Amino acid sequence: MENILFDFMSKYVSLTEEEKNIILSFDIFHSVKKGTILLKEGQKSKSSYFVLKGCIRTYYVSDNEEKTTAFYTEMEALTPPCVITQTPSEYYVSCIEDTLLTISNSDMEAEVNDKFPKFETLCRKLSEENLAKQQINFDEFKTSSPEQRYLNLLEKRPDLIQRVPQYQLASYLGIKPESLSRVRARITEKNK
Amino acid sequence: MENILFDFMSKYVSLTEEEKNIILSFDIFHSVKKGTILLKEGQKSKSSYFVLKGCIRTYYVSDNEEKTTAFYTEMEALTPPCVITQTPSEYYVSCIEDTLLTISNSDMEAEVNDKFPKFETLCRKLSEENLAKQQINFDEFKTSSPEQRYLNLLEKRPDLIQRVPQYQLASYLGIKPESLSRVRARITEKNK
DNA sequence: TTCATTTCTTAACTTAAGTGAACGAGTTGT
DNA sequence: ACAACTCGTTCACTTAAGTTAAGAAATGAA
Repeated sequence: MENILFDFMSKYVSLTEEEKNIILSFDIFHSVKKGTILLKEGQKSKSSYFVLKGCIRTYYVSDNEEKTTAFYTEMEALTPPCVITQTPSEYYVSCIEDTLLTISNSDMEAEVNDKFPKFETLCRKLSEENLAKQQINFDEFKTSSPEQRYLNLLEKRPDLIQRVPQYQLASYLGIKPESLSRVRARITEKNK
Repeated sequence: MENILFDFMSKYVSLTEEEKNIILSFDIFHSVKKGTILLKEGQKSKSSYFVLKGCIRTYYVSDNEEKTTAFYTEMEALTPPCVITQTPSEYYVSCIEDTLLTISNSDMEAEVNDKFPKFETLCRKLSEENLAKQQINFDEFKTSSPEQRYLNLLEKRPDLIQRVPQYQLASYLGIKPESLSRVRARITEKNK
């Protein structure tokens, strides 16, 4: 379990055994059941998440409707904006599968960053890389139609289509569930 | 001019005169004319931009059409994804006004980050903050209609509507120029 | 297993965005 | 001043997404 994390981290910085032990000295590994809510709207939080196995999603609730905006699966990290801005959360974070993840605290991170520049380098690289990915994602979203977005998802994250309910996928694609049904029908129609 | 930059930086870390001089020892301030292309599709680059005054935009070209995805104005920083991934750029960056900006090189940043942990802290905080902003932006985009997006823009970045051509705004909002015209007509219609 | 609830799909209708074409206003270059 | 462009808007038409409602399929709990 620790190895999944350290293998991932080794892509960014090389860690000594001592440094690994410092990380392990915090109690960051958690196993959470499907349906567990990790963060609620209105709540203040200092927790960041890194998914080792499973899937978590972020969603807003307005007009009695869930609006799912992101999924985080294996090897993906989420620091909710509210942790950065230190304001109450605008959204919910929940597990859509039994999930194994690390939960780290921003105070703890600040402390470790302070003592070990190497961790700060890791954090910087990770967030730079995530920002770059996010920008490209957003650009693709803006410049394509719902149908193209669905086809794009089929190509890039086919697992999501299997493991996530359609109504959550729909808002992730920026459309209503009924429209997603039609998009799917249209596509299978074309393919025969 | 330097002061604009240092005032901005002081929000994240406090700098000594010596550290400021190190920054100034690199030739980072540039004044560029409207229309200048800072980065072309297919080009490799190590440059990040920070806008002191003016406005730059990022856009893709496909099917002989420009697709504008972002604008960066005063106090906003852009590190194109290609700089992070070290691959040829997918898009163009150009100035839509006479612009005063800093251009920094990722090699130079790596060097300074290495010598002065404080700079690395600055970079980390900046990219964490930008990632959080970007996430919220993307979420808002996903969960709203073109009309709501336009109204949202009107509220949050009214200056853009004045300083940017409509056809660029349109793709920024994920629609065609003709649709933006209609959205605007619809809104002024409602307001009387 | 059965019943209740949730999720997905289909259909009919409404609303808005995409498309192609035309027009006028404003700009640029000669 | 004039021609050539660019840009924003409008129009008519097409296509797709939103909405409302109903029913089928899947899921979960008793």
